[in-house]
Amino acid sequence: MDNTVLILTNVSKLIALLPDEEAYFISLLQPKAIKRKDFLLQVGDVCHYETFVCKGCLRSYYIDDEGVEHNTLFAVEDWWTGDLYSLITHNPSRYFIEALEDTEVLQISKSNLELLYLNVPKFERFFRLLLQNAYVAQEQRIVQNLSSNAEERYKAFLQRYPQTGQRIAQKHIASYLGITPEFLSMLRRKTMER
Amino acid sequence: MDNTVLILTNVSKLIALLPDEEAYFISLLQPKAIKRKDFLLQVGDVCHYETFVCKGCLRSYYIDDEGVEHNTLFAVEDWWTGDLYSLITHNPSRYFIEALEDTEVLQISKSNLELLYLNVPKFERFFRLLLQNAYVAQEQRIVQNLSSNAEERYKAFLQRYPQTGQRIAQKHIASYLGITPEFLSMLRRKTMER
DNA sequence: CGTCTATTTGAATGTACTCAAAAGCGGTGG
DNA sequence: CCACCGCTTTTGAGTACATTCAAATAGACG
Repeated sequence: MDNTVLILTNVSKLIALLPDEEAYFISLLQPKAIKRKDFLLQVGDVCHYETFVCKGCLRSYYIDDEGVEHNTLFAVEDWWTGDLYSLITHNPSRYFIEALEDTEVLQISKSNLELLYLNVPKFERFFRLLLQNAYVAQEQRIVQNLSSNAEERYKAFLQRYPQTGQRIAQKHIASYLGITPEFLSMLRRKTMER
Repeated sequence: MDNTVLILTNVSKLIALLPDEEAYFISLLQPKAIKRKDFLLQVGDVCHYETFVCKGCLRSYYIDDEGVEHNTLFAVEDWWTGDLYSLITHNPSRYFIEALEDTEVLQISKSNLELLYLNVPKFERFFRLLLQNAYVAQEQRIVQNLSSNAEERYKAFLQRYPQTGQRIAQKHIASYLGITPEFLSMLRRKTMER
């Protein structure tokens, strides 16, 4: 399936586009391929793009004062990613975005985004909804971290990202959940036994 | 100080308004007073307003499956609050918003917000920035919960909300941090001793 | 002043981490 | 095709962080 079809399908879930609006939107996008273990964004870079994943898998993470990595987000097919804070403020990012698999993305630059807003205002609505959804998802995550222990959070993760759970190394899932890989391994054994 | 001055000062931090735009904005607001222990929003209500706090203090919380309360946000003077998800989707809220002190707010209804967007488009920018800031703050909170223990999170909380820490009961701060009030009490004693 | 709620204190327990080592697994080169 | 290398996962022992439960103390408010 063509990558432009993927992104148009994604957009059409939130707004309806006319054929020429679709064509214009597509004309503003840049495709990019990222090899496994390569970076889409590194700490200190300014993020210039909103990124849509057509194929593959990206992880966003940061490194804390003690040098430990913490995954904040996984983006597989049909997900948007990037560093919104850096994109908006032009401040350097505090995140890395790394490809866990060979990955294909479509990107729209900040300047093209402004053009798009100007010429197809309903995209304002689209990206506002995208942000609202991201906000609500984050809220959910905070809420869950407050009320669940590691085992419950892992189960919830698997339920929410069923197929994804198989593609991502356990140590990365552990990092996302805020636990050590050793402890996650033990939890898995315990749930197997039941 | 007049409450309308407070909200205009708040808005002017992100967008510049002409006098008649200010007047129009003010005309769309509804003042409301909430007594200590009363609710601005309850679980099951649909949230119809964006709310700006002029005076007092509100806490947002939800109750988990085991009946335990978890604070998600405190809003004091010069803060916006509400349940964005419920406001946007018209779904019933899963949160309570309770006054911890006698509180005065200014509210704008969803329909007046649409009017405002239509007549003073720069408010689209204002509320988008508000959402972006809230998103980034949440991101920060997730990141910190992943990389810090309870003691570090408490210190960070005090640094970030210096005066606020004095106004809010410890059990509420503990709930916000995701720890028990007993444990927070012990942490405080330990830090005092140093 | 009395009552109600919040905070403190302590002991016992559970949850999760650290460190070290072994086992498993995938890729690469001979 | 197999042997080896590097990385991930598993296992276990010892420890640290945080909770539960119960009771005492302190504070706030009518």
